[in-house]
Amino acid sequence: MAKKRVSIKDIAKALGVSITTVSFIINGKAREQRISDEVILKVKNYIKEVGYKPSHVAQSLRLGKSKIIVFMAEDISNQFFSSIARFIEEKAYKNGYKIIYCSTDNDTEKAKELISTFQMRNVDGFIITPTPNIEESIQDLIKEEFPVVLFDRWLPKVDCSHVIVENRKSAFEGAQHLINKGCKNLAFVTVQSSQTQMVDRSSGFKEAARNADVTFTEFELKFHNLSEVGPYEELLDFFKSREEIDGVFFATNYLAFEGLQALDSLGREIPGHVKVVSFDDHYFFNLYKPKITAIEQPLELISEKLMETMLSHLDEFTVGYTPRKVVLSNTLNERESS
Amino acid sequence: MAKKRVSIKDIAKALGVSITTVSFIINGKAREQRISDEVILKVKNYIKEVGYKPSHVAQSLRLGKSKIIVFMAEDISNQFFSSIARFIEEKAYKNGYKIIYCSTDNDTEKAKELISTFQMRNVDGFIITPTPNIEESIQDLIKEEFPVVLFDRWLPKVDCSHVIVENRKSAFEGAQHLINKGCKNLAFVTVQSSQTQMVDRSSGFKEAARNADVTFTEFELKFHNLSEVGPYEELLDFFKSREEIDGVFFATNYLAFEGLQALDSLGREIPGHVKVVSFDDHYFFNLYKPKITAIEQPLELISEKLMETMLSHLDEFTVGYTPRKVVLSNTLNERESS
DNA sequence: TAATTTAGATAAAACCTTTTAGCATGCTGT
DNA sequence: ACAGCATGCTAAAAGGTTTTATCTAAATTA
Repeated sequence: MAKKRVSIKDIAKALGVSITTVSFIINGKAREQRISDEVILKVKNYIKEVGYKPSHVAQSLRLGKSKIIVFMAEDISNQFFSSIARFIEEKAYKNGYKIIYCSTDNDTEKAKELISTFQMRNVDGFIITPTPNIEESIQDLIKEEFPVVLFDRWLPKVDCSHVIVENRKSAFEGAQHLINKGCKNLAFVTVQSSQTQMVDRSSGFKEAARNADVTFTEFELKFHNLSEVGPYEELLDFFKSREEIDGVFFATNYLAFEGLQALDSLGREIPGHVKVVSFDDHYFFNLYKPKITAIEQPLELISEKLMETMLSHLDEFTVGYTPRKVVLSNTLNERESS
Repeated sequence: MAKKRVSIKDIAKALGVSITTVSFIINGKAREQRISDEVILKVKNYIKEVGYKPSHVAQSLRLGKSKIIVFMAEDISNQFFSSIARFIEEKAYKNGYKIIYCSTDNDTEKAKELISTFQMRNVDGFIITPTPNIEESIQDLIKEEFPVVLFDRWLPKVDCSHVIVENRKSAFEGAQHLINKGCKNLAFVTVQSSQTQMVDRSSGFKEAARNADVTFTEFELKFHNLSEVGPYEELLDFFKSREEIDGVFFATNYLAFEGLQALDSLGREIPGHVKVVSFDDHYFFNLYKPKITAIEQPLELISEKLMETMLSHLDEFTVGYTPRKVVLSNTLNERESS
């Protein structure tokens, strides 16, 4: 019953040829190694007959390549990350790579552990959303010559490839949108974070606000795991105490979802009473009544660039790792009912 | 620069001890193998010093176990699957397993290819949402003694472990809910599919409808990939021609999202004009105005049972694979504004 | 004292590939 | 008749582990 996996050795023995010969045939090097058609046919037929599949593990060991890439997201169940995961998967598989995923929860310790776990696993590369204070681990990976590509945010202190979007510029435009629509008292709702994507969004927003004839507040929620219960209560309190607010910029869609509920509870009408823009578009902004204006990140393009960068690093035989830094544009999807 | 990874052999050479000794120490078998404290200390210190990490690939080859499980979802970017992925990840990592994911798009050919690709990769097990007509491949896996656990749906023709939910019963209850609320003309919106989860939902709905004093229609959309553009237009046409419908049961949340938009466009008010129930709850049903009643699947429990079943199979040294079939209860979240 | 046990360690096989270097054999050209 | 070459194939090393069987020297037992 327990059919043992057949190996190259078994084939060789059964057919009375050498292991080498079989290997050459399997790898399409038969011709160039001048194996006779007769033998080729015999081996190929036998392989088909017994359904031989080479052991990838043995290949990995021999070749030092596993054809596995790690995708370290903040939280794979978050729509943004799972969408990217989907695209990445497609592009990876097309190139013969498989993806192992994991979620950091933006927890530095967890991320460090994960990285260290994978270092021993002969994975070929890392695609990572860096957590705070992860610089050292990333630097380590690079020193050990692992290809690394960061995304969503980057680490100013580490010279590492990354694919990010124009956070600052888009936040500026989002704020400008509110201003153009006539908002006078803006709020920027964000989470407490010193990571680049958040800092950039904040600074973009503020620049637009400062340049205009408006007042603005920044409301910084303490950090919540994406998977935790939402900060609805906090937002409710905030909006309750700020009746004058007539334009809100949410720094992430997750904040927007909670914020919209809070605004709704308070009877603030959108876009009549208060106008809203969110960073990071979502299917539901289009479904919500009223539809919500949002800044859309180019998910597929991000994924494409991620894999492109990864593959280019994987192909570099050279010792030198030359980081590539990609910055992509977003789209402001205006959705106010006119 | 190019620091070569240090192997057990390097350690042995550097310290003038044998490979075996080092291996025993690394694997905590030093005591039982009577290695002296002196040597143990020397080796452990050296390991720490050079930052040795064992090669998992070599271990896999030697032990025939990779500590990798494949998670084959229909579409990892779909909220249902990505949520499960997240839970599975947690439970897998806790037990020393890593997860490789892939998406089938419910495409049989693609699924077959993926399965065949992974068979050669020495993965330890498969968690799969089976596509139509995949029976043979699954049977193959089982014959080759791979642990397999199906979920979301199962294959009546294959004796294989699975974790599913009470589709029939919950659909019955969902329909009953509409009936209790006074609906007289029901519609069951589904996609064309002969897979168990859809068939069961349909039959549950119909049973409730037949037992009651109501009329009902089943509207079967042709299959769409989850990632494709939605069937909004089709639903619009359907509802337009059926003004009498006052209760709709959507067989998946994805259909509900599109259907809600269609109903909205037609000015049908919920729950005044028409009442709605969806299978498979979603964050947004709670956010939508009005809130939408939905049947919630126990995502974490599903994941738990999946891993539990998988781990139990992985632990079975025996030749016989004894399938375990788990069926879990759902929750009807009633959300009509009273 | 001889026989046996124990402590402390190791050699070598096995897991499955890929690939380099090389071995016969027969043929060509001179 | 012999160097040189093409043909068709193979031995063996390497990649990094784990584990079984074994080995030596010292300690214990009879």
